[in-house]
Amino acid sequence: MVEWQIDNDRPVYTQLVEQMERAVASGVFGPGQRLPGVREMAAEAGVNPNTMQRALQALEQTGLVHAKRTSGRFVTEDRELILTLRKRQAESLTGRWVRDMRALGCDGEEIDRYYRQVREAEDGNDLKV
Amino acid sequence: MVEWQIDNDRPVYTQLVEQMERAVASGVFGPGQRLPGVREMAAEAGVNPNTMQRALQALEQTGLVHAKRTSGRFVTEDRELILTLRKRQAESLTGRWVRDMRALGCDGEEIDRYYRQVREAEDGNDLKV
DNA sequence: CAATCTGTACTATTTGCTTAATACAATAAT
DNA sequence: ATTATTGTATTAAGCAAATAGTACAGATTG
Repeated sequence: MVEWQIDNDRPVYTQLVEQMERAVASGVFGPGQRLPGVREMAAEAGVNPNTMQRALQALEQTGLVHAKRTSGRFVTEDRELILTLRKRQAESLTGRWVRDMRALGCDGEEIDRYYRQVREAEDGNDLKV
Repeated sequence: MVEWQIDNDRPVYTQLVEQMERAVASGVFGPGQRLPGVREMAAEAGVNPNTMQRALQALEQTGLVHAKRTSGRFVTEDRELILTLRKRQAESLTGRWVRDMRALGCDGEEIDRYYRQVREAEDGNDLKV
C-alpha cells in the first residue's frame, strides 16, 4: 500500500512519478508484480485518472514498469535495474541535501550536527554512529 | 552575488523565494543591506520583473526583507530572525532528506553510508567523522 | 526645478497542469 | 459468445503561473 502524499506546490504527476519510483525501490511493489489499474490507483491517490496515467506513462520510459495492453501494468522483473535506480535516487537525494546545506552557509561540522540531531530525533531510533 | 538556478519543474517565484532565503541565511545579503532593484534582480535571475516582485513580496511577509517605498528594499537588521530562519531551514532540509531516504527503504546504517559517501566526495573535503 | 530611480499596479496573453466526461480496442473471465 | 476490465485516446473546460508592456506616485539626485 502506497501512502500517497500530494501537495500543491508542484505538478501532481511529477509527485506521483517520484512516489511510484520509491514504492518500487523500497519493495512496496516487487519485481514482476502487477499494479492496480489506472482508475483504482487514481482513486487511492485522490487524483484524476488522466493524471495518474500520465505519471505511469512517464514511468514506462525508464523501463521500471511496462503495460500489457489489456491485462494490466507490471513492475519490471529486472532486479538489477531496480537496485540501480534505488542507488541513484539515494545518491541524488543525499547530494542535493548536502548542496542545499552548503548554500545555507553550513560547514562540514554543522552539517554533521544537523545530521545527528535529526537522526537521533527519529522515532524508531537505530542510530549507532 | 547570487547564483540563480531555476528549473521548470516548479513555480519560478517559489524557487526565487527559496534562493533569496538562502542568500540571506548564508550572508550573501547581510543584515540591513540594500538589495538591487526589482528590475535588476529580475535581469540577473533571467526572469520577468513581475515574477521577481512576487517573490520579493512573499519574502516580506516573513519579515526577512522590507521595502522602503522609493529608495529600495532592505534585508532585516534583526540578526536573531535570520539565525532562526537559517536553523529552521537546516532542520527542515535534513528532516526531509532522512524521510525520503526512509521512503526508499533505507535503514539507519545505509543512510550513514550514503552520508559518508557523499560528504567524502565533496571538493573541499572537511569531513572528520 | 528637472530627471531619474524606486516600488507598485494593472491589463492582456500564452502556456502547462488538472479535471471531467466519454469512447474505443483488445484481452480475460464467466 | 457475452460481459467486464484493461490501457489508451480525445475533447473541453478551468485555473494558476509566467511573460510582456505600460503606467503612476514618491523620493532622491543632479
